[in-house]
Order: sequence, then structure tokens, then C-alpha cells
Amino acid sequence: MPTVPKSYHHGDLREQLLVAGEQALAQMPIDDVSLREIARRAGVSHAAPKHHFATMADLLGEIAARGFQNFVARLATAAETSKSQTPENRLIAMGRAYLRFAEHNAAIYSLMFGHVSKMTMTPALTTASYNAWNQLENAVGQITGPARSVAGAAHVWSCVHGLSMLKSAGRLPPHVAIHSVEEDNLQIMVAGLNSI
Amino acid sequence: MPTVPKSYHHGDLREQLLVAGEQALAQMPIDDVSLREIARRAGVSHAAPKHHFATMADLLGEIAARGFQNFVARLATAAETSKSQTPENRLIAMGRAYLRFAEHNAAIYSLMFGHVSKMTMTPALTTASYNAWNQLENAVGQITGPARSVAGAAHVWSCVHGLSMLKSAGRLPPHVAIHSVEEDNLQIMVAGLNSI
DNA sequence: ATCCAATCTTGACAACGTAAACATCAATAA
DNA sequence: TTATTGATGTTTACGTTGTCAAGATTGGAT
Repeated sequence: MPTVPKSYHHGDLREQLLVAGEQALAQMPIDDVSLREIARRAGVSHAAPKHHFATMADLLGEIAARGFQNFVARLATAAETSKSQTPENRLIAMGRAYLRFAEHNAAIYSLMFGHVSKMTMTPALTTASYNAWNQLENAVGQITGPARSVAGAAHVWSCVHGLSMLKSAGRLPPHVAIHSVEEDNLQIMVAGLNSI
Repeated sequence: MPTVPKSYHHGDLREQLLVAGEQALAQMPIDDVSLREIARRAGVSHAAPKHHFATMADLLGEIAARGFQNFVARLATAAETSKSQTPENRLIAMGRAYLRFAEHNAAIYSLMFGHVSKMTMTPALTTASYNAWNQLENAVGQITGPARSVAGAAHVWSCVHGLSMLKSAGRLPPHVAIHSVEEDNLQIMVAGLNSI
């Protein structure tokens, strides 16, 4: 109801803090994102968040959990959209969605997978993370069969996650063309799955 | 000469700071490793490092550069040791060396590839990083041929780097057996390279 | 109408990275 | 041999951070 927060009591601070945090992560280097900066963006004193998140790691943990849910949803959409295609092409579509998410949500992605010590692992976060895994394992199992789906899923995840991280960390030499490397990566990956 | 540093002037502080930093990274969570903590370990006041490293990012940058040199040396040893084997097995040996380095030097590895914003990129660091790439690309090129060596190297690096990060971040579900997943990952990887 | 508990502000604390001012000493120049 | 100086320590200070505790404010139950 209080769409225009006016006065002392904010009414919607918890949600606003999450949004402010997501915006901050999208707009500034992750090391500059402080609890006080998030409070500032929410237009509230530096200690106000305490009443909604015991610690900053809790706030970031919930932001990461949201990120994971969003992430899982993207993968699901990609899987759904390519439902009629071959399992190989479906997996490639999911891989593309994965890489795109990592690129467009770099800071939150690095929270989810990289700076894990900055956040608290809530059960929701763990669950969302395993949901992502199961989704991948299902898609992979349709190529490799159930006996090899675990190994296959670990491999697929390693491929897309590794490339995402190398790219965002700037560890690929300047002469490699990112886009074609991404496509090649997915192709080689599927080829590997098909020959085991 | 001053093997036993005694007095006001330390004589070897620059080196000792690097060692203290490496030890700290090996012994405590990376977020607890502060410049002041490193100075403390070196038995020196918190501002002393200023005369040897303008900023903490410089100190960490040099630690990372050392890490990269060590890293490259490990890969080289693995390549040398398996010189007489097939290119496929040689690459797998290098992959194992890669995974072992990441496991045994987790904090420095995450400095090198993960927390990149914490350190300054010196030319030495960039060079060492590209050396690692070239080493990998050479080994891969002997399997794929030179025309596909860039795509292949990016794929191989993504595989081993991705698995290392997923493992250290605790993002693999608890029921996956790490060791067998590592071996499978390398096998699928090589199979993929062979079928392109 | 009154009280209460939730929620926000203010102020404090220790730890951090960095900078400036000061202390000490080894090596050079006289 | 002694004086000076530049390199390399220490101390002190500043602004920022996360967290905590104590007060202010207020919406909703009684």
C-alpha cells in the first residue's frame, strides 16, 4: 500500500533493501557495495537494515537466492523453448542461456559462485542451487543416459561456469574471439558427451 | 646476510611480507587476510609495507604473480614428465596437475582467477597468465591441430577451471564423488577434443 | 485513549587501508 | 673518523566499514 514511503516507518524496507542491493551490484564494482551504501540507496540510516537482516551476509545471501531462482527460471525457459529439438540442441540452448545470464548479471553471478564467503548459505539458496543442478542433469541424461548423467552434468557445468569466470576475470588472452569461443565450447562439450 | 633480523631496520621486509601474505592466505579465510594482518605476521608495524608496496593490491598482485609462476612450473613439469605418452594422456596429466594446484593453493588460486579486483595487474602477472595459456594451447594443438587449438584451449581451460571453482565454492551437490568426477571430466574433455 | 512492539535514528566501537610526520640507522662523502 | 643523507622503520591521524546498544517514533492491538 505505501507505494510512496513518506515517514519514519518505511513500510517496505526489507524489499527495498534487496532491490537497492541488486541495483548497487549492477552499477558498481562489487567491492564498493557496502551495507551502508545499500542503506544509503534505500534512503535510510546505516543501521536500519539490522532489523531485517541480522548481518550483511544475510542480505547478500538472499540476493543470491533470488539470483539463483532467476537463473533456474532462465534455464527452464530455454529448455521449454527448445523442447521439440534434439537433446543435443536443447542442451546447447541451455548453455547459451547460462552464458547469457552470467554475462548480464555478472556481479550477482559472482556472488552466487565466486564470492561465496560474502554471504550466508540459507536453505533456500542451497535448494535453488541444487534445482539448477537437477535441471542440468536431466538435460544431460537425455544424451548420455542415466548412468552417466552425474559425470556428464558435472562436465557441462564445469564448461559453462569455467568459461563464464575466465571471461569475466579477463583471463582469456585478448586475441581470442569470445563469441566464437563460446559456441565452440558448447559444440566440443556436446561432442564429448556423445562419445562416452 | 641478516638471517636473524634483529633491529629497527629489517633488511628483508619485502620478501618477508610476500611470504607472510602467502602463509596468511594458506591459513585463514581470504577475507580475513588484511594488510595489517600481514604486517603483524611479519612482525612489523601496520604502515611499514607502504615502503615496499604502495598499496595492498600491489602486494597481492605480486603474490598472485608468484602463484602464476609456480602454476606454470607445475604444468610444465607435468608436461615434461609425460613427454613420451600420447598427446591425449599428456593433456590429462596436465589437467590433473591443474586440479591439484587449485586444490592445494585454494586461496592463491582464487586470487589469480576469482578475486581479481583485489590485486593490481602487473605486466609480470599478465605475462605469467599468458604463459599458462600458451602452454595449454600447445598441448591441445597436438591433439586438435593448430587450426582448432585456440577453441580447444579455451575449452580445456574452461573445463578444469570450472570444476576447480565449483568444487571450492561448494556448488556441486553432496552426492557427487569429487575424484571420479574429476577423472570423468578430463576423459570427456579429451573425447570432445578428438571429435572436432 | 493508551500502551507496546516493531522499526527507524543516533552514536559508539574496533578494524581496515592509506597518508603524513617523525625516528632510526647504514652507507656514503668529507 | 665523523657528518649527512636517503632508505626504511614507527606513530599518529583520517575516513570508511560492519555491528551493536540506546533512544525516538509510530501503527495497531487493547
